[in-house]
Order: sequence, then C-alpha cells, then structure tokens
Amino acid sequence: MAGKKQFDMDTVLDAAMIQFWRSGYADTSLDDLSRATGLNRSSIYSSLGDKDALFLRCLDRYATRYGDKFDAALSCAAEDPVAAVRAFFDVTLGRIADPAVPDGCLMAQSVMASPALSPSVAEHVKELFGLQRPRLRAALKAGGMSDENAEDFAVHVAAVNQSLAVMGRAGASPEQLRAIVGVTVDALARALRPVG
Amino acid sequence: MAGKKQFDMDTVLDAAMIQFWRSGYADTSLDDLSRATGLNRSSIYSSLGDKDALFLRCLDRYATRYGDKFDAALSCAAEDPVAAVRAFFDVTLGRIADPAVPDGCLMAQSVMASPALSPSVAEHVKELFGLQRPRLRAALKAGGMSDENAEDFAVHVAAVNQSLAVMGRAGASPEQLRAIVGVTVDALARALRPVG
DNA sequence: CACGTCTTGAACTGATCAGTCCAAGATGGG
DNA sequence: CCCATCTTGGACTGATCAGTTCAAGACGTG
Repeated sequence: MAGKKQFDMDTVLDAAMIQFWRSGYADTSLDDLSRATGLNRSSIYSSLGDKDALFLRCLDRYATRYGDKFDAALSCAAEDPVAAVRAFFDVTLGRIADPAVPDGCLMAQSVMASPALSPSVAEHVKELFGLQRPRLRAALKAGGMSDENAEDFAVHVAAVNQSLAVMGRAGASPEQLRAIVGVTVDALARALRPVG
Repeated sequence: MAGKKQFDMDTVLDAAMIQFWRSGYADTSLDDLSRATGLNRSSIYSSLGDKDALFLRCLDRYATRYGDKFDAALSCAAEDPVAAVRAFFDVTLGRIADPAVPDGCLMAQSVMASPALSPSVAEHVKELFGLQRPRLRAALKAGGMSDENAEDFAVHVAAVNQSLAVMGRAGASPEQLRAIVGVTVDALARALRPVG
C-alpha cells in the first residue's frame, strides 16, 4: 500500500476542485474530499496540507485553467474586439454547458461566501477574482477603445460574465444566457463603431 | 421571565435575516441566530420553527421587502422606461451603499449555495429569484418595447442587477458599479429610441 | 392570593466537523 | 534477503452542529 505515491496529483486536484466547485468551501467536508479524491485523510494532509491549503490550490488551479482560456479568447482583440468579447463569453457559456463540470463558478461563489472564509483565503479569492477586469480592459484598449470606455466596458463585461454562473445555477436556459450576453455584445459593437 | 412574549417579531426576523444575509445559510449556526436575535434556542424553535423554516421566512421577508421597492421603481415604466430601469438599479445600488445592511444579496448567494440546501428550500430560493425577470419584462413592455426585446432586456437587466451584489462583495467601488449599470442603461435607451 | 399556562434558559443528545496519531505494510536500496 | 522509509487506513480528540427536553418562574385569570 505504500512506499510510492498511489495517486496522480492532477487527477486528485481536479477531483478536489470539482468538489469545492459543486458544494462550496463550507459544505465540503474532509470526508467529501476523501471520497471524491479516493485519498485517505492522512494522505490528504501529508500531500496537500490542511483544508485551507487545498482550497487555495484548487482556487489557483481554477483561475489558471480558465484564465488561460479567457486570455486565448481575447487574443484577437486588436483585430476584432467584438469577436474577442464574444469568444470571452463563449468560454463561460461552454463551461456552463459542459456536463463534466458543475454549474456555477468557483470564484463567484467563493467571493459571495468570503465573509465566512478565513481572512487570508478571502483576500486571495478577491485577488484572483479581480484579475478579470484588467484582462478585459487591456483587450478593449488593444481593440481601439478609448481609455474611459474601455474601463467602463471592462467592468461591465466582467460583471455580466460572472452573472452567467449565477443565472445558470438559478435555472436560466442557454437561450436566456445568450440573450444576457447579446445585449452586452450589441452595446459593445455600437460603442466601437467609428461614429456614434 | 415568561407568560408574555418577550420580543418583537419584526425586530427578531430582521436580525435573523441580516445574519443569514451576512454569513449565508451554511455558516449561520443556531447559536449565531440566538446571539443575533437575543432569543434562546427553545424560543426560536417554539416561535419560529427549525432552521429551514426560519430561513424560508427570512427569504420571503427579503423578497417582499426589496420586491416592493423594485415594483415601486418600475411603476413609471409606461411613461419613462429608461428612468424606471435606472430607478430599479438604484434600489440595488442604494442597498449596497447602506451601511445598516450587509454587502451581497441574500437571494444571489442562496442560489449559488443551493446545491448545499435541502431540495425544498433550494426550490423556493429559485422561485423567488425568478420573480425578477417577469417583473422587468412587464415593465419594459409597458414602456413600449417589443416582446422579443423586452424578453432579452429583462433577463439581461436581472442578470446585471444580480451581478452588482457579487461585484460589490468582491470590492468593486461605487463608481465601478455605476459603470456596470451605465452600459446597460445606455443600451436600453438606444433600443427604445424610435428609429435604430 | 392561588393556580394553570406559557415563555425561557440551560443542560443534554447524537451526529459531524477538522485535524492528529500510529501501527500495518508495501517499496526499493543495499 | 533484510531493513530503513514512506504511504496508507482507521481510530481517536475536542469542538461545534441542529434539535430536544425540562424545570424554573413570570404572567393573567379567577
């Protein structure tokens, strides 16, 4: 049973991340994590640290995985900023539609639950959550938007993107989610047109 | 110490509601509720039922209180739908700015945490949460919007309104929250203008 | 003033929580 | 083949959870 690690770290971290994602920090017990990962409690502690440390690793994993996808979606912003934002939203819509992964958004629900988290974890959550806005602002400026408009649209798009997870968990249909982003994309296209 | 009720029901329900609102269902213990309301555990049980029953009463109280404010804000939609939606958002912005009341939104965070709630409570949360969209749709149609546009804007405005609570809890400034709604209000004004 | 009724406070129950500890045993180097 | 090393499983700890029970005692009625 021992002598060599009996598990694949990536598989285990994915399982833990999905567990936190589905149930949130407060409603995920170490028994849940043990069941989800297939690891015993002492293995979790010796390999991954305590619950807070594991949660932080899952948050970082989530932020990196989807952050990379968001960056890729926005990479064409200089040529076609509207298509870039559309692709940005598609990352979230695709994630919501993916049956292999829970509804909702680990970042959004962690932010909402932040008063119940330990202060250092709550701080980290807000930092990761705050990465979205500058990412969008840079893309919109690269797409030729004025500083002021880019600032406003960046925070608006970040807010709408985040709202998709909440609306999805509330039972909104894919069509309704598309309508939500449609209004924003139309407004962006209008704002980017040379003359108002 | 007894013979007559020692407390005011409205005061107690407000205190319980704010406790759930601040910390969420999972992270509010009966000891927390007892401390917040000033009532003993057995008084809570005899007067208000168990934790789920009390939570449902707090949800209804929240939905009614702010639902009435949203209705009042939208009451001028037939004459000036843009001003009505602006007033609608102002209800939420005012609530976020109110220091007497927690950040966030009891409905939004309960929806996000719904997989951890008992099924019947989760159902009720989604029902209450879903009241926002028809309210907005009716107002926009009264303001002269086409059925299709009213449908799309209703779900968009509901999503953006909900996102304000998340963004506020994540640390967004009042100016950023105003920028988020500004994009939506501008898009609405544009959509309502007689000729595109 | 006496008694039935009802609220209240505190102790209690069994379950579950995060975290610790240690013996059992598998592994790989010598 | 043997032994040091490390993972693993399961038992354990003390704290906290939701919910129950019951005696103490304050009120209103007669």
